[in-house]
Amino acid sequence: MDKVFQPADIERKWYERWEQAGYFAPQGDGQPYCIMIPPPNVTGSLHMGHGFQEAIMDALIRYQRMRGSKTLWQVGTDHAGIATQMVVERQLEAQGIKRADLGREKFIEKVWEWKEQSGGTITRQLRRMGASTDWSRERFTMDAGLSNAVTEVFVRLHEEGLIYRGQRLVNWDPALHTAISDLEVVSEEEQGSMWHFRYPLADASGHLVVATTRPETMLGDTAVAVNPHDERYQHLIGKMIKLPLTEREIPIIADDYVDKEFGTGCVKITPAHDFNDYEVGKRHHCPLINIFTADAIINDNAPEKYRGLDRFAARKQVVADLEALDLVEKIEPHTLKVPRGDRSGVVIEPWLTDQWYVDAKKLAIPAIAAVENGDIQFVPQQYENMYFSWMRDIQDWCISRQLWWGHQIPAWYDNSGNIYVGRSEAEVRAKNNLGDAPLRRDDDVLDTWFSSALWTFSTLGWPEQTADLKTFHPTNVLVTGFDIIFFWVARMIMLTLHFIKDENGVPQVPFRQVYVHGLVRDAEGQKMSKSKGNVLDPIDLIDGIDLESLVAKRTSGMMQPQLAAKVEKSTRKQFPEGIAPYGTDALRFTYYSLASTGRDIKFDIGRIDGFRNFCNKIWNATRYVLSNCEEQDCGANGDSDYTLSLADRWIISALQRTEAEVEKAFAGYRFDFAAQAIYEFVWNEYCDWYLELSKPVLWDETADPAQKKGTRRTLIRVLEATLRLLHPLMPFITEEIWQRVAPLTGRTGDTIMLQNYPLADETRIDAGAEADIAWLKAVILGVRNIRGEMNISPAQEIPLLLRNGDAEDRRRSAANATFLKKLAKIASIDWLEVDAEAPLAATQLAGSMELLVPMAGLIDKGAELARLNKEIDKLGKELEKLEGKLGNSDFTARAPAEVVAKEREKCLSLQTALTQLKNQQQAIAAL
RNA sequence: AGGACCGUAGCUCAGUUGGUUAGAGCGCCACCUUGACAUGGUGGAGGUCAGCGGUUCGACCCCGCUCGGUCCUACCA
Repeated sequence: MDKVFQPADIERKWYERWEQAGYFAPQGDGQPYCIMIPPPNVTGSLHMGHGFQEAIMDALIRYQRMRGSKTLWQVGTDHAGIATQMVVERQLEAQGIKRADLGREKFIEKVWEWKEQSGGTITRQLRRMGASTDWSRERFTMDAGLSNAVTEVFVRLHEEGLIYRGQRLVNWDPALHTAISDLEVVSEEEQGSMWHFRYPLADASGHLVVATTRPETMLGDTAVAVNPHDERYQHLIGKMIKLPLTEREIPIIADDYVDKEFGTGCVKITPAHDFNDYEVGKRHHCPLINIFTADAIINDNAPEKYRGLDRFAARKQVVADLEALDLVEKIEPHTLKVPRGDRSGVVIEPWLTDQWYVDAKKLAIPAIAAVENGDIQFVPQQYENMYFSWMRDIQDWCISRQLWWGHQIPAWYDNSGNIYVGRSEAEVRAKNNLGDAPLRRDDDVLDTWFSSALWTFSTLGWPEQTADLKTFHPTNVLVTGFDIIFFWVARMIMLTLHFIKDENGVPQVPFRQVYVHGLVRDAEGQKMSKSKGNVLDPIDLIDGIDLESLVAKRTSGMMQPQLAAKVEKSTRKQFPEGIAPYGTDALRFTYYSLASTGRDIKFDIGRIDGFRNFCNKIWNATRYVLSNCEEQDCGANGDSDYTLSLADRWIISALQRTEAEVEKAFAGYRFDFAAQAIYEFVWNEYCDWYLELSKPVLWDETADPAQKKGTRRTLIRVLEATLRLLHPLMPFITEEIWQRVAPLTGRTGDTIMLQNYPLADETRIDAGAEADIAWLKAVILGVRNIRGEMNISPAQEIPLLLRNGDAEDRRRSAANATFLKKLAKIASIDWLEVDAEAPLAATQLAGSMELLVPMAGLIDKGAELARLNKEIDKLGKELEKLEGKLGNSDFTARAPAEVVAKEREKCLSLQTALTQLKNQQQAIAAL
């Protein structure tokens, strides 16, 4: 074995073997356990958030698989309608081709080509993460089976009246030419203006002042509203306004929507271009005048002068014209929230169109109940509030998109404008006796999230009642980010409850738990984004990347190329050496250690460094173990001709405790606890102490062969169990090492993946051994402390005197003399009688036993006094606090007896210790 | 406007029903190439747990307020 662990040498090898051997497929007849991967964009690539998410799912899956569950991790990808269509459109535009020139069919062909070409990237990257997904079942949201499920759901919901077509205001993206849902609109505060316009009364008796942030929409105004209780305007209600720049007269109406205190208390009402105005207009039967084309250009409903201007040009023109008419009262700077499309980035326009909707209010009722009654639990639980607040005020879901890439809506129109919904044109014709009358299919496609909402059951073969569906549905846990709780999680819950029933007809939830993880941010807590240039690619952390390549990668293909110089500078500063190859295991372990309670995580490159070192520690511990165990009898044949030493019994006991901790951590999705427990066991117990304790035994020519065998047996077996314990978190290094370690323990099997997971055995917890080792550690630490603080060279062997010990101390010191001598570099150990004259010595306490290292020639009096004073000071303060507490009669009277007793005991031992230290201090000071 | 979360060592974070000498990793200081590992070993320094008030015998933990930060939802034209 190399002296340093080289992850690159082993990872691909093991992954290929696992996949080829079919280890990722469900096996056995254990309890089913299933996780559905949140399908990544088929043409996308892996980012840190994916890496984190996959790492978590893979840990759960490997853990359950090793625990004997019939485990399925369903993998697949999403067609990502808008995102993918945009990418392909941009590529075509670069060649001077427009989507419209190509036509629908040809364009979709191009998208499929792009999917074939780039679709393998993310699945390759998933493999690099070690994800043990069942690739034989890989699905795509637009493959035949899933498309069939989409059609089925649409048709059935339509039959039930839960999908309908309606004309209303939608969020219209004028760049993408499609409606988008509320969730796809992001509103950010931006600097704008508030324009105050004078609207003259039709009878020329005066004017009202309206305030607006969108002057151009005044061309579509159909009323001015005031509050019904506003004294200032009561007399005007019902009168008419002569709308400037148009020839129209519009009424002054009264509506509670208007806030008397805000602005002038008069609101222009533009029902066709504002969601609030739309509602007001509906109440007062105001006409809707749509003044925009699909590109947000003024259309023919507006006065001729403005036609053909885009909305921003129209705004300027309207303001200029009103100014010319002296109708502008004032213009104030104003911050407002501007709605923009999350994909296109352009300002979204409320626009009147025909769209398809899902009646979400009805579907939400059982979906709310399922979380309320605990059928579905969120981890951490506080996300349930977020879920409830959204679901209880849910709006109907606009599911149609004016795109080409996606599931085309299964609806047909005849020439009279009748709508027919069905599984196919043939079905529609037959069912409605349409003969061969001309039918036109709806051009629109469905929101990508519509097919995603069916993911847990469409991937298992629904609408067929498949065996897989019966076995794996409901799935166990959904692992996801909070950012898509509304987009995805809520909709999955609604549609699954509606369509999937168990054999008794009871609605099934899609998953029993939702584990919500935080966002992965950069070391400064900033969101990772291409334009900030702070994106880390998990694959670069695994394989490493040199500085020049990293800079090139971060600055290429930027939406805003002017930022490139800045990105380059910060990259060179942060990674002067590029990024080292850390390997998948170190990256994964870093994720786990940071995955605490669903909070966002700041990913600091320094963290992964430490866990790369951890890999190396395991690697080298293995080298030590193998060098002592290979070609030796380690008890693989099951013979019992060995004896277990104190250290053996102790490390076995400690292993049980670690196993119990890890089990608890997994049950609570506390991957940080699991990682920490194993890390501590491996490094602080197994390596720091047990390996050191094994050396005096294994290197002693004269030692009892049964004892040596016991130690070898324990060394190798504890290591082997630890590898299994660690495997779900670090799959590659554990497999690599296990292959060499397992045979020495007598274990057989082709892979660690399918071995049983180590579970704590209570009967092997050995409190006696633990107490003895704790004593041993305390003594060694005491001596090391003296050595360290007194600056005694580590090479120098020193004598140790013991005083004031009880029978247990004497037994332990006798039994462990070899260990003490070796680990603390002690030349001799002798007991001092209590009344005997002690030589001048540096002192430490181990319980009530005093450790004395004679000072002759070794120790500096001043330094020892300082050390003693420091210790006396510390204990003194603590004692003072304790005595105060015990002197408080309220405490002794009211606190539980056992708490009081514990404090008394503590107080007593502190007093003794303090006395001993003070005596020693006097003795030294007296010299 | 409503709601959620957060504020613990220089940095990043743990701290599970209130009783611990408040912990870890990294960083820092000192010493050490000892036969698994310098991606290492040994020892050490470092915290008024944001602030104030309350409940309690006892508060990092429970309650209230204040300050600071993050996010979500809804938005006033």
